[in-house]
Amino acid sequence: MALEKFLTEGGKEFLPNLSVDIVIIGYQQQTLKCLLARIGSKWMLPGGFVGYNESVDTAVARVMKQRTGLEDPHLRFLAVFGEGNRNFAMQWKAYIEKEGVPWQEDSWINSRFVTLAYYSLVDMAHAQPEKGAIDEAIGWFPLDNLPSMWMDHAAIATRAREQLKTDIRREHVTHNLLPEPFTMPELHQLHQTILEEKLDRSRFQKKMLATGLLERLPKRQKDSPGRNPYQYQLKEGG
Amino acid sequence: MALEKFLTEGGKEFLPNLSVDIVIIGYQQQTLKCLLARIGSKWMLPGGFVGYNESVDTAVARVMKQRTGLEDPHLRFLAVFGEGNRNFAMQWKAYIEKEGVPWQEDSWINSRFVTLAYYSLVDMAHAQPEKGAIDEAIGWFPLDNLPSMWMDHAAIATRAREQLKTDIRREHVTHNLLPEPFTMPELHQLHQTILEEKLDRSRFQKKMLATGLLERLPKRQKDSPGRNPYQYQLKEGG
DNA sequence: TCAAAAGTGTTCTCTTTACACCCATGT
DNA sequence: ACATGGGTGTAAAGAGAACACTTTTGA
Repeated sequence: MALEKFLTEGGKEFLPNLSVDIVIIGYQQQTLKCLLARIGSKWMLPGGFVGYNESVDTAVARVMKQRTGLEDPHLRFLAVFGEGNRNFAMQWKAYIEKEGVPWQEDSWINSRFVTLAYYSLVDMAHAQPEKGAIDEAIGWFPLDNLPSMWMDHAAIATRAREQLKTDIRREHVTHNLLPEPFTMPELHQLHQTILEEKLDRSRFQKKMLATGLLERLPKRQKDSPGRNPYQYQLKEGG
Repeated sequence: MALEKFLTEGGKEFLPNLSVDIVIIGYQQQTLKCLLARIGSKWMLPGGFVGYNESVDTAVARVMKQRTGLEDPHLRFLAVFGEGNRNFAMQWKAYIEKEGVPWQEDSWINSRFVTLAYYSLVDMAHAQPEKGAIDEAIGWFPLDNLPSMWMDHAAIATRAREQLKTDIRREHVTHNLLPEPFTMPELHQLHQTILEEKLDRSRFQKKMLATGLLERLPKRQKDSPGRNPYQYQLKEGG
């Protein structure tokens, strides 16, 4: 059984006491979404461990590839979660025993873990979520309305939510969240959703165009009333 | 002998494969300084390891206290250095054998380490550098002219130097580098040193006062010709 | 009283803000 | 033609830059 093997052998190929967790953020229907995997009755951030001779960056990219199929995602370091008692043995115990698997007190998973948290912005339309070995389900959840989560993962996700807000004010490039090409109104709505505040339409458009990163494409047809918006895509090398 | 004990037993109480390194930055004679410890012929950043049940933050504060005597320093996370081959066994071997200590291939120190790098701004006048167990010397070096260093520590210090430049533009609070009270010309010179560029005197003063973080004190006497500068200190809660 | 250094003020420019106006399209 | 919604322009307010002017002190 996958869970039992995970408990006994999972720790052999990885650096002990160190994990990586990724807050994978998408956008759909004017809502920020977060990819989570279910184990038992609660959910977890996609994450994993770092091979003995594997770069941390490679490990994070590997997890991204496994869970979303994306090869070259936008990844950003979030924070170290390094509390001395960051140990979730009791949570695991409750779940493992409920699954009917013998609990092994000395399993590598029961020790204290320092986790390196990252966040990633992805185009949900291109992501293909896939469960990990011991996951029972995987899916997208509203980042502002998360389900019950294992460990401190809800706190990590919340931290990513705040960081995204901060980061978007500096680097305007959050375009990964929208499938290209996108329209200016779509981009405008995205920024308003992330920042949770109204942004002046006029000013927003000028600021975006002033970055010089956007390339305007011909208008597209649409069915709703009103003028057709232009489409944009990111310029090469942007 | 301290070194031999360090090689055999140093790894028992700490999380394996994880270290913390701190770029401790001071300021003296219009120059940024960096605190380094010498082992053999090269220098290292102050650093250490994280106890099995010790918070990462606590570990960093502990190293700060040990090396500088400072209780509540300004600490800031810098970056994860997590390359898969971040292993310095060969460097250690050369040094250890030169010291006449038998080299132990399986010593904990010969494995791959992920390091969490921090930087700290300190008032050199209040710091009291103290060697670690296996250090042969400790001292301040110009951050822009570092000596030969072990491992990738020179790269870490350089990274901190860049980060400081970036950070000071956002948060103007670098005052830890100056003993209080300080004068506006001193603060002006400090910022120019950090940013490596001339800053308009007038504008700088106005911007600093506009933050509302500074409290003006009476002028001080001085011996050089010219007007006496006011003294400033940080307001409570600033 | 002059030179040096610190502090303040003035002007110009550029950016940000708020809002009005113009354009395109489906009903 | 008009309601709807995208795109552009403009005037007012604010922040930033450059530099001139004033004040204080030692020699």
